[in-house]
Amino acid sequence: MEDTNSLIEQRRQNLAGLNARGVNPFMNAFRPDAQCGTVRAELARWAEWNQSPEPKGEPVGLPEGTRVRLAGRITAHRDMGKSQFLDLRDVSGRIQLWIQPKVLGEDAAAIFKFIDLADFIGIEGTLFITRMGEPSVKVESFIPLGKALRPPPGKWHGLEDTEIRYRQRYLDLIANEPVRDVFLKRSQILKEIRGFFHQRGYVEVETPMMQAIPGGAAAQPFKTYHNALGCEFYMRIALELYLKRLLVGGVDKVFEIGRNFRNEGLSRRHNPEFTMLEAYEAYGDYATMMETVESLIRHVALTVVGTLHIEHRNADGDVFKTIDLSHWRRARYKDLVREKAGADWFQVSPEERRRRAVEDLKLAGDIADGYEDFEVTGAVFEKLVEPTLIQPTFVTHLPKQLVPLAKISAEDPTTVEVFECCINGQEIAPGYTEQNDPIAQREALEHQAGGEQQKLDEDFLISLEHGMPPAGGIGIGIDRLCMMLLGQESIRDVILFPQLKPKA
RNA sequence: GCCUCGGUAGCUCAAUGGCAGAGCAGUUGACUCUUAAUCAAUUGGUUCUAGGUUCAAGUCCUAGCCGGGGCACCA
Repeated sequence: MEDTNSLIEQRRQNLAGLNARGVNPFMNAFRPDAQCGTVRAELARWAEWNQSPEPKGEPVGLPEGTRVRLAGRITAHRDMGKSQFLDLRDVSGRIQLWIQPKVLGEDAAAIFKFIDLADFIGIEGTLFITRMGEPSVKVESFIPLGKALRPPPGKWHGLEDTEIRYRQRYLDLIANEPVRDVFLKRSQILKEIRGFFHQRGYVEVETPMMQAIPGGAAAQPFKTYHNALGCEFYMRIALELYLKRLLVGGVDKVFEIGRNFRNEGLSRRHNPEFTMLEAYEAYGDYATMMETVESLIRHVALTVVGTLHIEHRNADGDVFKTIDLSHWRRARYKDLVREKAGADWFQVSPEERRRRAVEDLKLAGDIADGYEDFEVTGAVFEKLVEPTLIQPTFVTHLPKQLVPLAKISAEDPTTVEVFECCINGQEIAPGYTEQNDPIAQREALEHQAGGEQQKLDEDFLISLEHGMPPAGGIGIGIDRLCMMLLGQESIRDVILFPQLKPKA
């Protein structure tokens, strides 16, 4: 890259200064024996014990005088002349370093002049508490580990330029601690989800992302080409059809967490590649899976966020929304629609429903001319009901036309055994009593394909003909779950590298 | 694809159509415990790109690029 400025030039000169003294500022390895944030916390714990009145009991934490060997990035520099303070940071947090040229010795002090803010260094020293009470390390020796040839973003405001934050996420992670926290917590969320399913006896699997026929959802796929096989493949749009093959194969409880790809618009809630969890349990049904979803999300909230009351804050730090995961409402689709569209909504004629939707409910832009009656009601649900379902709600008894691939409810044959779990105004997890009748499944898929036989996944239908156990299944959009649990309003803030248009 | 807002120093932001600025960072100096260190001095610009209007454009107009928000698309 050609772009240079005086700041980059200065850093290159410091690099040259190190090289001229035979110092390689890009080391192969360095073995620290502790972590910055951990050491700081343990030293603070000892200091608190040390200052407490008698009786003190057994010492705790790490005492002053302990030798440590630490590595990290220099994130602050306070120069007092004969005494300098640095902040050294690694993934665990930061700790203050105290540097005195006279302690380092003449040679090391000369080398230290070429160290810049944001460089990685390794140090050895002893722990002590400053007069101001700050847990610190008195540095006795240091070694450059990785020089930064570009200046870091500012420290006051952090990095706010959204484009740089997304394109150069590493800078966002360096500059913005809350962002770092979100992604560390996302990792914990995935860990807890896996633990939850393993603890329940589920088997985790990995199925193909490149598929000859993209099935399991109705979405536009990405297309790719395999040179050696000489044929086109699609990136998967869902996990479903391969996981059901595994139910046929006798894997009774199975789940997968993986990327789906949909060639559609981007928005605050949509990224072209997104992470999906699907789980299937043989001999269960949609009620089984409702319990699973609720238990899973409660478990993850408690272990990762530490509470069932999830606060979402605005830019000023004020709570504007609290999601209460201790109460899970169950509501029928028709009842929710009636709440918004009128108690007699389902008694009036289809023509009257359409008129009310367009004129009274102002959904003209959301209702196409060719919409059937159930789609008109569907628009009411999607536009007027779903966004209001902030608190956890299982929407059940959906009309069978809306979800053609699910099993009919025995209790009400006009509806299907399906739930949509809505939280935070979004559908977070749909769940089904899965179709295991190969004849009904074939009819439904053929109807959906609209006569295009190529799109039928024959192998999947054949697998069902070998016999699939009754099963409950769920899909959970992991990114949206993370948004809800971590108080983020944009999917780009829970995906490390969200999709952006390449810079020319 | 459409509507709308934005793009100025490394970062965060100013600048009625009239000399392109500040804070921080950087550099130099002072200071033996600072932590948004402080104090003094100081460097740093293709104002996203290409055209146009004008005596004069960061500012107005046209087109484009990139981003945010909204819409459309999305079982």
